[in-house]
Amino acid sequence: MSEQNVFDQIYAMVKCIPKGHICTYGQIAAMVRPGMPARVVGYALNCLKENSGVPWHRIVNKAGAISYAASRNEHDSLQHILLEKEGIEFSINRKINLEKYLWRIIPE
DNA sequence: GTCGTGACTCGAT
DNA sequence: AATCGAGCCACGA
Repeated sequence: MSEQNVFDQIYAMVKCIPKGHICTYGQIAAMVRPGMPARVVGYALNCLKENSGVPWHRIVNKAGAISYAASRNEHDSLQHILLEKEGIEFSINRKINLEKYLWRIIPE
């Protein structure tokens, strides 16, 4: 277990996100490894399979909006639906209240 | 061993 | 206010 691939670490982090909460790319990237750009997280999720058991839909950008994945072929609405099923509400502009749903891994 | 790409983020215009 | 460009690291071929 020592040095798993960064991808595996990211997947583990996403799996740790409790239901009803969300996380941002930069947040996870910083937790997996400081200094790591959020792009790596997005790239990891891009290679992720929907049956991998990773709640990728709980990952949103820092703006609190859903990243539009051209590779996913307009499946952006899918993430929106999944998040709503989790109990997360969207603003009128399709944005989420990060302060309300953003999952903080570091408890105070 | 080298090159290119990527579901991001930030700053400036 | 919204939009554009550039840059960070990691993986694949």
